[in-house]
Amino acid sequence: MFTTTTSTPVLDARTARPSPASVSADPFQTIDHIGLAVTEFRYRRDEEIYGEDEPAEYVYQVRSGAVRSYKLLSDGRRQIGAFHLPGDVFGLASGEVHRLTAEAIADTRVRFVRRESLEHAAERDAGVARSLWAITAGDLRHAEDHMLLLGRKTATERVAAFLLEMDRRLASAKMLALPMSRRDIADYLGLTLETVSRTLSQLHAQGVLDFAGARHIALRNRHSLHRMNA
Amino acid sequence: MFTTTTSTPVLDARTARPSPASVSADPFQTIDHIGLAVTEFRYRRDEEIYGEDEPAEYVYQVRSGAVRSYKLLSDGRRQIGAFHLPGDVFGLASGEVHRLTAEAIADTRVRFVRRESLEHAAERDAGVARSLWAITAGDLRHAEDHMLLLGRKTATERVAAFLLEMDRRLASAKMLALPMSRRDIADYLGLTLETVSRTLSQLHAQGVLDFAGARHIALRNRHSLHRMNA
DNA sequence: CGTCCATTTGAGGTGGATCAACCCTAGTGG
DNA sequence: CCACTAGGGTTGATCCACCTCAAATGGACG
Repeated sequence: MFTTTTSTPVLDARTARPSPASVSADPFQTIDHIGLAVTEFRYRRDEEIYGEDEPAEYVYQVRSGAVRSYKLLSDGRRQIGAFHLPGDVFGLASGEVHRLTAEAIADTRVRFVRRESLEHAAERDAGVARSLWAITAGDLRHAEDHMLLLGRKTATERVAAFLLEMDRRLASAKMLALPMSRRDIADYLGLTLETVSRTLSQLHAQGVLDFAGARHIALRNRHSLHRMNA
Repeated sequence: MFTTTTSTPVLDARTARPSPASVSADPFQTIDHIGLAVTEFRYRRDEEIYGEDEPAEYVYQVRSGAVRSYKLLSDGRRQIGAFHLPGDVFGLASGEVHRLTAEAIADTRVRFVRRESLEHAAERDAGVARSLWAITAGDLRHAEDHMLLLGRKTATERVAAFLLEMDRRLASAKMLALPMSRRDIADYLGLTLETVSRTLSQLHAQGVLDFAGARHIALRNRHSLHRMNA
């Protein structure tokens, strides 16, 4: 309700593009009690939102679509650290630069605020400070779980964990509508896309899930997925 | 259980070097200034400091020795998320419970404060709040780097990364004095202890490092380790 | 100086990667 | 509304980095 319209923010020259920045009626849920300028922006499929080691000027929230955050090795190997789905806040670095690259998986709408204004608000309002900390702590918890998955789980356990995570986070109808490709899933789970595909086929053969096109999956037996997740 | 020596010791600059996870963000330093009760305690080798899912009552700082934080799967597979060395703060959960188990690797002295008092201090002092956030953000950054290692790096790259991390963090003399076993290293790197041992032997054969007993390693060629780390 | 466990080394096995077709389907344009 | 097609997805065959199982070695500590 305190939301104000700012001019289209200056973005990195490579990622900047004309787009109508519409006024949002409701600010980020975590900071909704303070009057910060919140702006909207759209990114097309595969468009970069920010790059690793770029100054962290903005903090984002997904409104629709999906985002992947990843790190690359020099030879192109990629590790996706997290998928950001509608409602998720991302790009909140406590430091000066982003530690991962963020890209739109599909056409995506985001809202964002300047990191600086959030930090100023946190200096004045302990509740805001607590919120920022809680978001980072939530990301850390996810990363800790994911380290266990990447370091110690089998391919089947990883895929089961992925399906359960998406089921929990996308929980729309009975059908999971996955926005990401098999390659994205593989790079999230530390596998190859072939292994992801084979494992999903195997789960289908076991009657654990049904397909309605490769990216629409219905979980038929969550209990056995939980058992598989070790 | 907590028969302790109450004290408000001045942080020793030698033993409390800034941890990579919390550069210039030491709540214990702040606490010394605002006069919170800080207590010391000693744990023996392999003793548990806190368990996964236990209420997070205290926040700790290593004074001497070393600590491992890990998660277990039901069949005993273990993933160590981090090693905590002198100066490091650990056990700082923003939530109500610990997400990992912490154990002393060797005989270890720690200081601790009640999480509650830190959080109360954070409500009054934005600097403390910033410190707590910065520590969690540092842990997150470490976890993000470690996900890349666990998901995408080869055995040689992992071992090289481990050696460089330890070199940076416990660089005392020219010799690394590793407090942890090959099994601990393996569970940190998502490998088996045999693979860690073989890889170290190989690096020794290549003249990259020298041994003075299995746990005392001198890096002879940091440049080639950096190259190996991809 | 002997014992015990951590570590090293060896030999063989395997889960997932790689290389290679082929298939499907969502999106496009007619 | 249908036909076409490119790119995502599936499946098959083979390979290999790392794991597993096994045994020898060594170094820390009494």
